[in-house]
Amino acid sequence: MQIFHDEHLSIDWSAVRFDNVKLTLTRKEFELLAMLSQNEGETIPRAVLLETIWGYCSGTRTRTLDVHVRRLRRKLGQYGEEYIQTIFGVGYRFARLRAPRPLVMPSPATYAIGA
Amino acid sequence: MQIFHDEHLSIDWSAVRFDNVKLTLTRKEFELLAMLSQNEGETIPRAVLLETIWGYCSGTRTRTLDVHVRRLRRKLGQYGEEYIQTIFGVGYRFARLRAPRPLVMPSPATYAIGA
DNA sequence: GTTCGTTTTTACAAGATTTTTACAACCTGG
DNA sequence: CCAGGTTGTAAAAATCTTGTAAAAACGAAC
Repeated sequence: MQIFHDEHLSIDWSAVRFDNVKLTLTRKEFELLAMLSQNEGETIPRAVLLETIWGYCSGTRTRTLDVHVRRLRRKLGQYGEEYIQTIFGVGYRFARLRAPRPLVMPSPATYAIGA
Repeated sequence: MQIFHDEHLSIDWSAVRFDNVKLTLTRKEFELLAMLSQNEGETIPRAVLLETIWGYCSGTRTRTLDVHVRRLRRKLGQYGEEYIQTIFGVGYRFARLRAPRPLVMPSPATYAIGA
């Protein structure tokens, strides 16, 4: 059963792969990634993540979520910050990689490079 | 009847061979290897292994499974840990050896190694 | 720019889990 | 019964996961 898939990242209940390389996530890391990616594009408030995954009631003072986001981002490598975005003061959001648009040269070449 | 086969390992009900050398496994070792390899790629929880192979009911405190995994890994030699993987906090998983992908040199060789 | 609150980053420690070693009990065939 | 291999357990060592603390970096508002 698949949770999320795109060109680079594949998230299943059985495994997570980035460019076909399997990532070994811990239980909490996986829960976090699953919850975020299941709500692709939506910002999930910190309090919701902390309550759903950790069972912390709102108001608990902790940096646990942030550290887990960091560990997850690091395992996602180069695109960690693009997949898991910080919404300042609110929470985090999972976003599909922005497909790099091909470079199209205008013609005639009336633009300048470097100067 | 064959249970599992790949480039190095061959598991049949009658014999287990690694690189064409026959391994002598004990009954429990064989049951363990068979059950794991029959579910290649799937993580089998400790409780399931302990119940299926040993008949232990869930909750039994024992290290028996771990020790048998160790003995099995040792007999599988160099690749023991690659064939039988530990899924921390869950159980064990049998995995086919990761085929080393051939090194393809880009052309022309415009990249740098070491500097 | 300053200030205050938030997030990131690093390092550490506690607790849980797994690995490793050694040993004793148990079969089982002869 | 004996010898040899098999199986389970105990305990120490190693490893992994997780949460927290504290400093640094960052963001928004003034």
